[in-house]
Amino acid sequence: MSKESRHAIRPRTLEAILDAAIRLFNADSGVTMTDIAKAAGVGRATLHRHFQDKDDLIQTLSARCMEEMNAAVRATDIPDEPAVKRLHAMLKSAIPLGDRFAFLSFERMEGEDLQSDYEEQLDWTTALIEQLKTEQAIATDVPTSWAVAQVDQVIWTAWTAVWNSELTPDEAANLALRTLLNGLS
Amino acid sequence: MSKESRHAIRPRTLEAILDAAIRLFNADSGVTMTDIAKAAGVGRATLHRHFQDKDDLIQTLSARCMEEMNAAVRATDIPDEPAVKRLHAMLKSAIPLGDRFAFLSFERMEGEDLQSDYEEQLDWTTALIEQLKTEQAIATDVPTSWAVAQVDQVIWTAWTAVWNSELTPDEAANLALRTLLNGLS
DNA sequence: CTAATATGATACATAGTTGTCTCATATTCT
DNA sequence: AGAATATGAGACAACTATGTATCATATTAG
Repeated sequence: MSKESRHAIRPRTLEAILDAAIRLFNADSGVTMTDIAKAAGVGRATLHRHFQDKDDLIQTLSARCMEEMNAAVRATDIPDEPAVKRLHAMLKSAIPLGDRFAFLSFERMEGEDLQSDYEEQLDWTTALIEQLKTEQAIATDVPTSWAVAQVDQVIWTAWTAVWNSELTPDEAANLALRTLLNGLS
Repeated sequence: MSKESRHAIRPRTLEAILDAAIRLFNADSGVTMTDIAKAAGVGRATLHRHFQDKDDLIQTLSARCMEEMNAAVRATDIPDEPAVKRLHAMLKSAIPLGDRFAFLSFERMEGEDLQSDYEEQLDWTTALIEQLKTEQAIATDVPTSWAVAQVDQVIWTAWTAVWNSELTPDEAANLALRTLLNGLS
């Protein structure tokens, strides 16, 4: 959003645009600016007023999603709790944000900030896995990278199940926790 | 491939096109016919000679990938073996076909044949899960749809790990099997 | 070798998307 | 109420991807 010097954006306009964009991109990657404008109930010119590029919009959206995920995870980060409890808390708050998660895996990450935010997220999960190992909640001979990948994937699977109305968010989080702890032991 | 009545296609030309298309689509969904032609080392006109549409190309490609996956899975389908062994055999042959698997999840499935091929695949996995339950290899209170989703996801995770040179195909298959059996128990 | 034909290169028309600009209207702020 | 300004609608140009047609060349088959 590099054009905000020329025009302020109204909060509900911004939200409508970003919400619509997330929704559309999650359904189909070949989304046009016109599609987004229509879905947001906003004039097409308004998009170009506030976003220099389509890339600019995507990057803004990526940053937003990444921040929401990071914030949700950080909120569960209570150092004194055992790792299993922290994992469960993380799953419970991350799974409902599956659309944000999905967006981040669909679009390529450009920009230094975004990249470092992603690495922070990765480091956080890696640290959690290692703590789970020291607490003997999971096996030490499982490669950490495998465990981290499993955590990411299970969030995605859980969100999909919730999305398909096969599970409630809590059921999904419980199943995800159980699948991870057993699966990596 | 509805235009083959007018022009025969040379086998190596077809293979070059399909290989390039799979490779490019797996890296980025916004692939143009020009990109595919260049990557295949083939004239752009040749693509339009043999594929009525871009959709036609994608559909042909989807069908090809689906067939390869089905064939690989069917080859492991030895009814007399225990379900655990069949699962392991399936993982070992499916994981190296991760690019085919990826293509199928990226592109929307159109066409009746493709849809029924997909359902056949889904039914196969569902049956395997239920057999694993009767053999008490996994817990019966785990929703079958969750287990099926886990199988699909773990193939993807395993392939990614192999792709990143973090694991060998055999290591990945073993880890995948272990993760599934423990995770769903 | 020779005929048939699949391919490559190029030019071309078409359609869709992007991005800019302008002006009237609606919204917000004082 | 009145001023400032964000928005919507539309016209516009530039660019890109798609798809067609043609002809010379390379490949294959008989």
